[in-house]
Amino acid sequence: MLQNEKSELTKQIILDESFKLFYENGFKTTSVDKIMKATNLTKGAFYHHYKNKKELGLAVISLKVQKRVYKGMIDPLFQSGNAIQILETTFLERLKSFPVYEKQHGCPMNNFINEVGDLEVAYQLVLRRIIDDWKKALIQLIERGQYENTIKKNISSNAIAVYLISAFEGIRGIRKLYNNDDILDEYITGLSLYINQIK
Amino acid sequence: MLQNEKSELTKQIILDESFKLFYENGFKTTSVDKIMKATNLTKGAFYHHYKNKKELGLAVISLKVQKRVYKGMIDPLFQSGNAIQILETTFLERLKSFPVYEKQHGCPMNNFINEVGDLEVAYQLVLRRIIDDWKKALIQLIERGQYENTIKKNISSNAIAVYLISAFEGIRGIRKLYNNDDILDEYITGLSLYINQIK
DNA sequence: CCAAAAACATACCTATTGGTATCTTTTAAG
DNA sequence: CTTAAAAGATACCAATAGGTATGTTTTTGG
Repeated sequence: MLQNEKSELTKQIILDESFKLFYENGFKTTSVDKIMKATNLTKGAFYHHYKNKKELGLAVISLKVQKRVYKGMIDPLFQSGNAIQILETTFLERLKSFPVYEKQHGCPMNNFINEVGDLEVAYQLVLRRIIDDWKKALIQLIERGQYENTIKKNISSNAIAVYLISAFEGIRGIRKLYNNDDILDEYITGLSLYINQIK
Repeated sequence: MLQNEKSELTKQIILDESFKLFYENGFKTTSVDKIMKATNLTKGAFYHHYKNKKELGLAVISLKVQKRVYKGMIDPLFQSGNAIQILETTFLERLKSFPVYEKQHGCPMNNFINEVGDLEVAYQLVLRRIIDDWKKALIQLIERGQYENTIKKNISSNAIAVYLISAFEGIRGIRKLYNNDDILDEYITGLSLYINQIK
């Protein structure tokens, strides 16, 4: 196997396994040993590719977590079609379609935010970027809706964007505490109401 | 000093110091050693009063965290007066009045939810109780508003309650990532809008 | 084919972890 | 005043933490 291919591959394996373990058990309590046991590689391989655990954490956030948010929450906002409809399907359908595993463990980004968001500037920076991108995309969609007269014009696109994101991240945390979807259904009703009122 | 007074006092000291350290550095990464160093007591004292770290965690949540949420977010909902006004002051004013320290470290309850909410049933139980109490109080207030014709009657009090809580907890996490209150101000605008629309 | 570098493995280090065993001191009760 | 129990201190334990030093294997370029 080519050297740079091989290198890229093991880095990816470490990233994948790290993401999974961080997601299930948290960043700080997942040791490098556990990760490398999961990859069937050794510590030597890890410290050859990553400077330390912090660098791995940053890589997982900016490579794995960010991609996830883009794929699930940001990219869909750039579709053509009715802006309100896009908001609804993105925020409602996505939530409904989560497998139990993801309902149980919440949002990977939100988990990181709450675990290391007040720990070091480096983590803040890379997490903030995801939120800012998400916010920007939402604002753009909302303003398109306002331009096309499907969303009220006298309201702040910025405020709606932030409020939508907050509620989404909030409920993904709260859902962890329950064994059923009742609280999700209530959130969805609340969100529908909200979206209806900005029409 | 009386024995039961003394016992109660040291338990309280341990609880206070634990809450502070859990809040600042997280539950899982705060060791019993660190806590007892902060109290100027020793490990012997700790394990005399608490069975293990898990028991301490549960005690901190149900004694310290719960009280905080009650004082700041639940009790104020039972005031007399215009229901809308109470919602606004509780959700808006409180957020504005947080010291930097609390903006930086987020909501103690939300931190616990995201750190141990998917770890063990015992934690879920005690955290769920706080959320359920909060929800109940909100529903009661909203329905009073509906009865008094200050809040629209055709909307689900349940859904509004859950949506309000979600957004509040969500923004308290997200705020950690920033060094200023811009994102909080945007949330506040979004919330004002929301509250205005259920009138 | 050969030497250097990259990729990975093994063995080890010190510090910290949750927890226990055992000792001393303080308080309570007769 | 004595004794038992509660409160607290000290010393220890095995397991795990992040990280390093150094070894072996694989790939690369000449």
